[in-house]
Amino acid sequence: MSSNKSVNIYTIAEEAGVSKSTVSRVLNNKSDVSKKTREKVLKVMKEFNYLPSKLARSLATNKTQTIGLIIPDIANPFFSEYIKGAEKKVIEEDYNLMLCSSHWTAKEELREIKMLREGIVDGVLMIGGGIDISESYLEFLEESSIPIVFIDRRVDSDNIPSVNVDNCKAAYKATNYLLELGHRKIACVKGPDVLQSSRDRVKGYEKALADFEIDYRLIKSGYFNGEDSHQATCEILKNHREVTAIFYANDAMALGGIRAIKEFGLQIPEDISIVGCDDLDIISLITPPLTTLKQPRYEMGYVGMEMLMNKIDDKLIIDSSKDIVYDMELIKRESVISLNKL
Amino acid sequence: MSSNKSVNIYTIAEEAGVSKSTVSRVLNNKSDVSKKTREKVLKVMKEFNYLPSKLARSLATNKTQTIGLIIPDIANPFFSEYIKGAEKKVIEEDYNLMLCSSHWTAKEELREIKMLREGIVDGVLMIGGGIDISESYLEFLEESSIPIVFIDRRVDSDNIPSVNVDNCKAAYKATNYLLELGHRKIACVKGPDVLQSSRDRVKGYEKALADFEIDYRLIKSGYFNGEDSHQATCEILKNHREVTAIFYANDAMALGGIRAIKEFGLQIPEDISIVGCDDLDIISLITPPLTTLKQPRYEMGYVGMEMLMNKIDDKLIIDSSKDIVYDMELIKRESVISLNKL
DNA sequence: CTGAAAGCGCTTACAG
DNA sequence: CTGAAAGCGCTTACAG
Repeated sequence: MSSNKSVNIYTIAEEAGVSKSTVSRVLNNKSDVSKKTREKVLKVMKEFNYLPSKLARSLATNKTQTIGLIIPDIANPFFSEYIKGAEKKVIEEDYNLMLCSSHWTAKEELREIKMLREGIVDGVLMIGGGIDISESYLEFLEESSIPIVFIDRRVDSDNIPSVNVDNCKAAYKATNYLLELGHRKIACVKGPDVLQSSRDRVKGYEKALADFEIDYRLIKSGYFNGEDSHQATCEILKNHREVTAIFYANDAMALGGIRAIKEFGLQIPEDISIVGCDDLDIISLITPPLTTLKQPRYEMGYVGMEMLMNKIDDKLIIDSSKDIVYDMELIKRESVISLNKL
Repeated sequence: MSSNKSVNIYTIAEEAGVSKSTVSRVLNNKSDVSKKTREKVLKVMKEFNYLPSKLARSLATNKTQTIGLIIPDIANPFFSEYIKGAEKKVIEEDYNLMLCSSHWTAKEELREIKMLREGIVDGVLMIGGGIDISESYLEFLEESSIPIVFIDRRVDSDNIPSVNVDNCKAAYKATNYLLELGHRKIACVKGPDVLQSSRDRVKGYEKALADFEIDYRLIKSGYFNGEDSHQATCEILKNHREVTAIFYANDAMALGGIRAIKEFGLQIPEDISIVGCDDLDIISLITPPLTTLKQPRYEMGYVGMEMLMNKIDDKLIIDSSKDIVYDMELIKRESVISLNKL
């Protein structure tokens, strides 16, 4: 059971009394090897506990069989569903995954893309990212000449496909739902304006109100985190008692909002209805379970990875269908009350 | 700005009018290159947007400068702190990280270790794992002749260092805390017996009671998940109304317990005190904030990675201090009430 | 069905 | 300070 580091294809060849070429053939399951030879080689490989060097193979074939996956924060449960979907496809295709966390910074992202470009992956899947893609960034990516696909982030490039969600429609759906239940004074706690997804959600909120011919608007900024949203919510509760419902542009903000609402001694949904966005796991466990919008993250991860692999294999991606856009689904739970019954 | 794939060290050498050796020297920042030559080479590299192939370098140096990190579930927030700690060290040492999720199965683990053994990483850090390590598994690992370090999992091997937590002492601390506050009927909802960490926590619970000369014991199994724990808690609440406090062997179980307690219309901590274990992030956000035990996961990740890198660099790890054991810290929040005041 | 040879893109003594 | 040559461990035409 020797498993010496220096056991290589040559060792096996010598021991089996054949050439390296032949060993390589059985390694790659080529058909043109006599049964006898193949068995002999297999036996020796077993004996030596031999595992071929992926490095050497990759260098020779110019194919690493691994994908780089870059996300802003591996610790954020929001991203895990994407990853699982992507992972599924990776396992199906017998690829390997190299997961990298960019910690939300473009600098880290570039560092990582660069690293990935150093020949150790066949392509990279970028998920989320917090910031829109600048022109110089885009240039860099296009120069990189390595297949890239983006998920949950818009890119204005003909070479870089993306998988996204219709944020405007989603916010529209949420707001419309509140309107149909009789709410008329609906506030919105939005994310940072630098993000298109954030702007789109506000747009959807406004469009729903407009379509319903409601003039009332109240928009506060929560910057996608609980702390700021807590503050924004306090503001609303203090100065705008007319508000009966709040649409939070993501669940993390809704969480901060809930804290504020409880601090004010108010009940959800009796005193105030709220809707979140994202459908984080914890959201269904809190009291009351939060009504929210869900994006098909698992599927998006899977499909994004699929697109990437197609790109790697040079399978044509039809231009018109290059970008995929999913709808978000309204998950009705218990944080919204109907005012119609009153 | 050509960034052709086929730009390699030879291209640069030719273009700069030097040999590959010289290009390699400037690539590796060797001192013995004339300033003029170095600048010329650097200029050409820039021009061609050249990035050396990590594969080729790794093959030549027998060093990949990347670490494999295997965890049961990247989506589980419990593990993210470890990862961040490990990542910190990785960045400090300018290594790369290859993150793999084993989905809690030994089969996947083996698949991944095998993959990592194929020469693409210099060592592997294994975090958690749900199951104790079998003898055959251990044998496999020792044969693998690649540096490995375990975190949060015990291994009986002289070659494989580990970073762990004293689970017995932790449970002792929690139980003792309840005892000092006057609780005498304390139940314990434990994890699966196949896990040593799980057994240790029960041991600590029993030892604290013994030291306090309390005979009352009530142990139910929650198997480390909320569903089972919910059931176990219902059991306790229905048939053992004398219980004033419950120690849950992890936070996920405490969460399930809380649900059960609320369903019974009981108040925490007024009617029943509870203590968890792990200090998950969400635990401080729920009502009431949960008293729990915290393991220094970030630090454990960092230290584990450090040990691994030392092992890779062949820096001797002194045998006696091979395994590191941390204490868990009792985080007092609001889920426990003192009975002494009554 | 099998082997010899060249090549993948680097590094590293060795010689000068 | 620089270059020629061998080597890292594989794969892949090519020839037989």
